[in-house]
Amino acid sequence: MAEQAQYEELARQLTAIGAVKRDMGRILPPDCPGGSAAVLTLLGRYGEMRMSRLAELLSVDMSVTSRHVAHVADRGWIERSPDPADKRSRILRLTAAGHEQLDELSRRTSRLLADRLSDWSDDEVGQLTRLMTRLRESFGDCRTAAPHRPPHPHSYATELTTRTPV
Amino acid sequence: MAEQAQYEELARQLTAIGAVKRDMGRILPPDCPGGSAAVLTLLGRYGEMRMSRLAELLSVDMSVTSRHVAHVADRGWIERSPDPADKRSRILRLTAAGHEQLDELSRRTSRLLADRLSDWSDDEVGQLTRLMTRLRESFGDCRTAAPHRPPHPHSYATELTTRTPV
DNA sequence: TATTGTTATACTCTATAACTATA
DNA sequence: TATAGTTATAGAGTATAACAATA
Repeated sequence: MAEQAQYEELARQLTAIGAVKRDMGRILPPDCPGGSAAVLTLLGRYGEMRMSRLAELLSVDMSVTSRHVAHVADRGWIERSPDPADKRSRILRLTAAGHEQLDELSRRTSRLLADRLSDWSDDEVGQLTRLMTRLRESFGDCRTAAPHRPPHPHSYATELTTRTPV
Repeated sequence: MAEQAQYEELARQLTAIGAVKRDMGRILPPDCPGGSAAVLTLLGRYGEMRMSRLAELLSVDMSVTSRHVAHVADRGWIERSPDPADKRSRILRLTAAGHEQLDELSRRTSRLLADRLSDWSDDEVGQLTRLMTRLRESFGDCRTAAPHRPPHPHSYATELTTRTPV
């Protein structure tokens, strides 16, 4: 449990980190803005999935997800096949072109980070990544979940595998 | 120096942290969006300054700064007095109402963070804040500065006091 | 001429609400 | 009735470019 001044400082740094994110955004290919890149990254990491699952991983409303997905589908980077188990749903999957685009994204972001963090040790990068991951977990899925009381201890534990590894 | 996979993971977490920022944004007062809050916070922390300095601290273009400043000025939270040293400039300063608004912002963000990070130790919060601050520094002022070569070693060191403590 | 700041325009991201198709 | 997904609309943030006033 920390003091108020510490929280204010953390809040300030959370705001300031926006500059880093904007800098990362500037190196993206012209027709692949941040939203598209996030879709490709998550599909590359977790494999095929439905819209609802992707929206959960992105932590945005499904309407937003729908737009991003339409964008990458228009460019042939993913395919949307019908879900045999539920005709309302569609299965999203990277195409070969999508994998190539994702490789290009990885190269660009890794190159930028390697340049900017050239004086960071392997361990420091790992520490920051770990703490940011934990921060994300501590905030949980704040869009849909009740402010602070999980439905049941059981389903909560079950959901964790679904909602933590973003 | 870290490996590519580590950079990709860090990039992923930088993207994911957006959910935390959006969550913080949701608790702001209706007429005080994030941009306004950032202006008030920086004026509260560093005292009166000119537009150009504020734009630098915000790490955004001055045109963006101008809009945010106009918003908070319209609400009486800051005053813009002419700069006697340069008639093109204006000095920005928090008003009493601005200080009150800033206090309200601090209360809200601290309350949210205290709730979400209730199981974090004081030290862990400090570690994350420190690493995020350093990350911000490592990216430097990427908008205006040359990609990787500071003008002169001398002026670089001088500027650090101005541009680091964001 | 160069710089400070403002305004107009355009683009990205997000959320809410209305709508459809299916469960 | 409820859920999966789409689309329309609106609001916030940002960057570029054109502009005015001053250095």
